[in-house]
Amino acid sequence: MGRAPCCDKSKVKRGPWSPEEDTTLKNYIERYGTGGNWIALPHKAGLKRCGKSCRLRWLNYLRPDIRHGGFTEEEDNIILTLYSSIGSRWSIIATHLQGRTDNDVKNYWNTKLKKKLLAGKTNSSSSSSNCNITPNNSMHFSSAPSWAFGSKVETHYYANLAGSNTNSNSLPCYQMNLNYQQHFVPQTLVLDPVQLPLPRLMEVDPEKGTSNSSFSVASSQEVSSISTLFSSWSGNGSGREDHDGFLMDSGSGFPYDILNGFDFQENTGEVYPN
DNA sequence: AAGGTCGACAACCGCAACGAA
DNA sequence: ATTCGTTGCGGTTGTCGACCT
Repeated sequence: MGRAPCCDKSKVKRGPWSPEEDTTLKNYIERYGTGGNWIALPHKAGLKRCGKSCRLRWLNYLRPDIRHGGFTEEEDNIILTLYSSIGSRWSIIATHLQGRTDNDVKNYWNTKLKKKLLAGKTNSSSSSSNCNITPNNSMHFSSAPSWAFGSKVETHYYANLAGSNTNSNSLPCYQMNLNYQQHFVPQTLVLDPVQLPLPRLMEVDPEKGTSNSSFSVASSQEVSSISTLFSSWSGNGSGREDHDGFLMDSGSGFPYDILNGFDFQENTGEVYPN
């Protein structure tokens, strides 16, 4: 028994929207609003379309604040930075780009940026990134992945080291993360003191010790894999399995409500549990 | 000129989350 | 606590035009 369809597909028009349909939908919404019910809207507006289709058409194309046309280099950098930190959360990424929709960003990523990224990646596999353990026991690693951002954007990640792994300074960052994640509930922060709201990631261990050392990871590609791990761990607040099948629970929503319980240092970009 | 290929973008699909009943 | 309707989201597909052979 399958899921009930949202509308009778035999009675609704599908495919590209005509200018007349656009005008009808636009006029209706400008006059009456959506009424908080997209399902009922097409009938009221006199459109033979599914409510979901109307919603999508309005949000992605007809809204007056939509910006069409090419993406700027600055927008490229924002998308790349956010993607490296939070993954394919297009709706969140789109909120950082004035007038862009999640669909726009997604399409742009799939058709252009991804290729740009992959092309650049093969040319800079030897670039290195630094990773430091700060006195307050937050692990901080920064990278300037030229294959993604040129030299303009630097991405910072923070993570606390847990238990015995604080002694494993010779290990690459990502291995340390994989080690401690099994008894460690990660928290993720999305904030940047300089270019709000660009992201920074942080993990906090409530039972932290103290450490002060530094080491490096081999390549920006590895840093990228770390950020991918982070984004997969942080998720949406519900339990989920990590790459080793270990059940993780971030215990918080994403991305903003997790700020509760932290002090954010605007001048340094660092975050501490309060 | 015709057919094939590719890229860009619009639109659809299905799932999960959410809120109201 | 459960069910149901609706919305939001991300992945995928479809369509169309540009370019190539």
